Amino acid sequence: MELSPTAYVVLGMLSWRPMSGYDIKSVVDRSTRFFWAASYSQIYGELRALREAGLITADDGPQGARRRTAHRITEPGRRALRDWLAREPETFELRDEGLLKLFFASADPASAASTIAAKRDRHAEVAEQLESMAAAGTASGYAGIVLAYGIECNRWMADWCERTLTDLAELPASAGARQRETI
Amino acid sequence: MELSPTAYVVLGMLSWRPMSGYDIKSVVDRSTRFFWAASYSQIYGELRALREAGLITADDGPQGARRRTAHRITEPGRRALRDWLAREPETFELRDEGLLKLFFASADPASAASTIAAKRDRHAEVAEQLESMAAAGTASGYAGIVLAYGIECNRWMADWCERTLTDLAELPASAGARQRETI
DNA sequence: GAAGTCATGTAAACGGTTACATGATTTT
DNA sequence: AAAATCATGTAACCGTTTACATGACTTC
Repeated sequence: MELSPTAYVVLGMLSWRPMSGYDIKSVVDRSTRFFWAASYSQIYGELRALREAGLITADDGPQGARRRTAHRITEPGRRALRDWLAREPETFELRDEGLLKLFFASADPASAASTIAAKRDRHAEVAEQLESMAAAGTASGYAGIVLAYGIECNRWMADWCERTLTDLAELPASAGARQRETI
Repeated sequence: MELSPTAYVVLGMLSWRPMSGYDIKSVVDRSTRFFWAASYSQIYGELRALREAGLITADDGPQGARRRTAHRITEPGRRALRDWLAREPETFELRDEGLLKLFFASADPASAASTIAAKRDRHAEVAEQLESMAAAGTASGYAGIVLAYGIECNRWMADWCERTLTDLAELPASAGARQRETI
């Protein structure tokens, strides 16, 4: 019964408090999204799998009001979560189309600067978004530490772009960039 | 005829020189892998799609020796590559299981330090790997700039882990980490 | 002669996204 | 009355990985 990291996103949030699938999605979109996204289909799918594995229970709420299933973590669920936390993290994956375009920029050197600038703006925007979350003060404890990572990392990336942009402008028609690519 | 970024990995490499699918895979594994991975199945699939779209041609080499198809970019292929380079990068995706574990560490605070240490070691290892590539001097031009990004970024991440590890050790049984998580 | 590398592909499975479908409650 | 939000799911599709299959040439 191997669980995917996405299952642990769901299980981890239920370790805080009972939630509906909708709740989980909205919390994901304001937190783990930046380093581990999850869609409704995934969340509802994982909820079913976790229920079938006995790691969570589902109580359907009062049928008079809005239909709502409150999911609760079980003791075996907490154990599974702690076991996962104690194992070494495996997955680290990045898909950065901006770096890809910069990597191949020798096919159109004029595009390099705008690619870097777009990447810079994107990271700066994310950093601002995360900063306003930090200012709101909702993320505490470890979530707050990870939020700080997100802010600093995006700032670093935006800074790198800024630095590289000036470096590129200073060596005009760039010596390095004119070379043939050979790997 | 929308192409995926992975198709442009193939097209981009063929803009340097003619290559076999095997060649492309080995270059990917020593370069774009760190920000855009691709498997054999994907590469051979994209080669077929690009050939059918007329963006590359395939000449089967001498049949006496080892079977080998040399793929060459066509003029429409170069145009498609330049058009893609000129558009804003879209995809930026991260899947970091280490951050996920840190995020949920309140369910097992004892695991936090080893999670961070594992993440630090992983990034330091990648940085060293990339540094030895840089020392070998194969990556020039824009590929070299992206390589520098990889080195600096992984160094930054490893440093953040190191800093956070000492921060966590200094406030013993961490004030922040003991709080209930609320997002 | 065995192991390694060069070389090309297919099939099945998996993880994830997007679109679709539905309907109640709440806010404007 | 309309729009937004809460709420739960399914189906189709897409991108990617892993396993499998095959074979020739090269190096030890």
